[in-house]
Amino acid sequence: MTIEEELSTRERIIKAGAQIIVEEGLRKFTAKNIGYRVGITDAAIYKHFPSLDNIVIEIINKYISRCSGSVDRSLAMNLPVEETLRQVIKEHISVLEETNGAVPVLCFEFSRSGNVRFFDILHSFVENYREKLAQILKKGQEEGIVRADIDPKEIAMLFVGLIQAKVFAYIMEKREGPIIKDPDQLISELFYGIMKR
Amino acid sequence: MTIEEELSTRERIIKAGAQIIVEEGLRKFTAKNIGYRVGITDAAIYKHFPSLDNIVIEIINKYISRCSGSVDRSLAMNLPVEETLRQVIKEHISVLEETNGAVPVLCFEFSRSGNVRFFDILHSFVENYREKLAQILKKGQEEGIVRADIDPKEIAMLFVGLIQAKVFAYIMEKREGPIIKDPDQLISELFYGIMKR
DNA sequence: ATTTTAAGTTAATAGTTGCTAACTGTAAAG
DNA sequence: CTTTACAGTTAGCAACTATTAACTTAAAAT
Repeated sequence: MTIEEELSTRERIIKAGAQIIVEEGLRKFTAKNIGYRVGITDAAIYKHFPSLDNIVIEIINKYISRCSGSVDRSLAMNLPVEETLRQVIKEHISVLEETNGAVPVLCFEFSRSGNVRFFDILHSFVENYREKLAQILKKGQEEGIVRADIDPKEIAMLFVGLIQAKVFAYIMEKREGPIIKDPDQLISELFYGIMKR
Repeated sequence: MTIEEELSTRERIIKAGAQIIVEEGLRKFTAKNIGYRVGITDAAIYKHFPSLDNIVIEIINKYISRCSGSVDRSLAMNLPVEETLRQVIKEHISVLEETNGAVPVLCFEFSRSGNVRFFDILHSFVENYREKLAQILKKGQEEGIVRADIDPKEIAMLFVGLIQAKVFAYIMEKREGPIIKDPDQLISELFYGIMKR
């Protein structure tokens, strides 16, 4: 028995839907395509979800909560600023790898889909995530280990964007395996531009 | 007479198509929606293009050549390395503003569209652009003004990604006006992490 | 002055979309 | 042993998709 068979059909629909959006884009996100990946007909999907929009909501919530959880987990460890920052990025990267880069792609797709409901969920997630990162950076500035001449909120957004850029490169290079080959290298590059020295 | 009326229908179709992809995503890229923006019926589009795919090809080529042109123009100026780098980034940003961030969005959309033809054009563009940037960085390393411990190709891709990150932030924040508020600020941030000191 | 061409229209094609209704089999509940 | 709920099926709906054909009209070419 494979892992795939252990998941409920409902969960397999969510997973397949997310995979389609990430790998093929929103245009291919159709009941038929989801059904094909799950191994059921399109009509059977409606036994588990009232509409395709509801699947999207579940996808967004699932992947976003994983991402939010990662930053909260890092903050809860109560480490010194530099270590917290390092931990947050490491956690973020591991969620990114587990989900095959789903979150940035979802953000990008639904920020332009015209669906206000989807946009609002994603927008408040990004804002929240960004704010938490900015707080850590601010604390670092107060402690004098982070450059004073940078805007924490701006750098936080830059970080979010940078991760997205890595996903973009991953897709563009048609790579297999990890999205970020050397997380420690990335962190050191990032720190080089942020930290005082 | 407005500028819009001076453009040929063919050009207005290309422009409208690009706008739809950038603002609303590939899913809304339909003959009817393009026609609506241009002010003609969907059928009339086929008097100018044999298929929607051909419009996509024209869109990609148009926006990409503008982007490629910008780096070539900067290189032709034969400035010292640091100035060339600065000029390339400035040119890139101004193309980005003129086109409302079309190129990164197009790259992202069509890298996952499943259409090999579109992917190949974009892939070779990104590779080419990246290679040219890497060459400048390499020259900078040889002259001893750019950090020796960075990989030029990696940093070149990071730059492409950074621009994409800015477009992402622009969309996510539903901002109006310029995508990059202060290009000089961005350049100095970028140089802080790249240049020797 | 007539013909031809360009660029638009409406109407129709076949295929796809989200979604519903009616049906079927199977497994748990009573 | 029967009933019921679940999770699937097929068939069908209206609305949409890309594209084509037949027609109109106005301007350009002859």
